[in-house]
Amino acid sequence: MNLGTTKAERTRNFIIEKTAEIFNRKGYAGTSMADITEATGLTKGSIYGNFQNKEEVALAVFEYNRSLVFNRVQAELEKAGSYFEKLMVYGRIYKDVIASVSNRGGCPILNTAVEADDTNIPLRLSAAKALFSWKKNLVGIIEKGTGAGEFRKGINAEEMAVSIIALIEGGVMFSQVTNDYTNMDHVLATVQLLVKGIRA
Amino acid sequence: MNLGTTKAERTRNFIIEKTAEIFNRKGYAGTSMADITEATGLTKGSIYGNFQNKEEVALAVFEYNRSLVFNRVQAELEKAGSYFEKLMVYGRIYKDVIASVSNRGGCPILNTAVEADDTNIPLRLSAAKALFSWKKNLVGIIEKGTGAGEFRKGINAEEMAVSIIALIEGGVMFSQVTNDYTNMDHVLATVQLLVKGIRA
DNA sequence: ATACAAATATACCAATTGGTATTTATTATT
DNA sequence: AATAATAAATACCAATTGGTATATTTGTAT
Repeated sequence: MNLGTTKAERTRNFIIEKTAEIFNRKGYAGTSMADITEATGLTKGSIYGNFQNKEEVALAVFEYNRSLVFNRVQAELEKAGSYFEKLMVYGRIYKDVIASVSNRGGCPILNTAVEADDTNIPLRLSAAKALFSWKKNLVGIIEKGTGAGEFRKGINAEEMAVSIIALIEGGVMFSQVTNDYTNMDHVLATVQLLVKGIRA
Repeated sequence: MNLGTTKAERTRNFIIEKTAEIFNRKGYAGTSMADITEATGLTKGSIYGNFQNKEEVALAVFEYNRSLVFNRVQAELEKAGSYFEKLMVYGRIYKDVIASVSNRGGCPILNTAVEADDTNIPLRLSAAKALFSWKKNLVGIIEKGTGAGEFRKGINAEEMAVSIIALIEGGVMFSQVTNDYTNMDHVLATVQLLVKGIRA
């Protein structure tokens, strides 16, 4: 026993970490079992000893990639002193967050959502769940901010939340495919504009 | 000779039309030559007689799918009587436009951009070119509208253009993966808000 | 009708795909 | 140290992948 983790658990995590970037770059259909064995240095026997199939690896990898981004944002959110500041976090730090994932294939939620919405139900549901949770998080901030008198009453929190997410994800797509990150600056400026626009 | 088109040209178009939806749904990596022969009823010999390889089919299909959306938007833009109205077209009719492509796998620009940014240079360039052209179109409308006194001076046209595109594409992604098109309503409301916000 | 070119079908290829049954090696327990 | 259980490697599988060389059909001009 090592640090409370079994060998299998450690190998599982090892596989996830080593293939996280590949899945995010090439997608589910584009990543082969050969890619996985090559990246890990393990054999098929080992991979299939720890995962049922390729899909199960992909699902675990998505969860890992999503948490990488989520944890960074969450750390910044906790530092923010007001609900207004929390919303501004999205318009401020997402450039760095995205920069850190952009050389790993971009935003995992975007990638998975776009690929899986027509081809893979479990992956699609994972991506949808991540977006729901993100939206819920934002709606919560806006509602609490309204309750605290920071934002005007009568704001459509859902509309605001979905628009912030759409701006960020659309901006990531634009920046990644054109390889021009001033596009990310543009959408983040608009996020800030929107957030300032709902202040009481 | 038939209507100025050779048999090869007609077959080429036939292949493009019959496989357009498949490529948009399953992506480049996810679509096989077997998918193409099945959808067209033709054999590999015929496909490879009209296209060099799968990539060339994908490129032609992307151009076809892109033009389907583009033509619809363009028709609406021409009806608009002012530059303000033209910008509002994006916030108004995109719901219908997207609805019409949503049961065909979503927005081809988004799909191609997200898949190809890491895996296929020609496809990536095609998607980037489409986004450039869209942005340029929007910037032109904003600048002309400013010149005509419809919009305030000093507006950052690039920022506005990129944000409108990001909202729409992010909204498509969100709506498609959650299968909830009120999300599209939300982002389009924000597009309208932004456009109204720059009026003189 | 015939000859010719263009277009499509047939039959094949090596390489790769995801996956499995079995053997071997590695741990941990007594 | 011997044993049992776990983990990983080996060797294989049928099916599918993108692609090609060749044969056959189709259309067209004379």
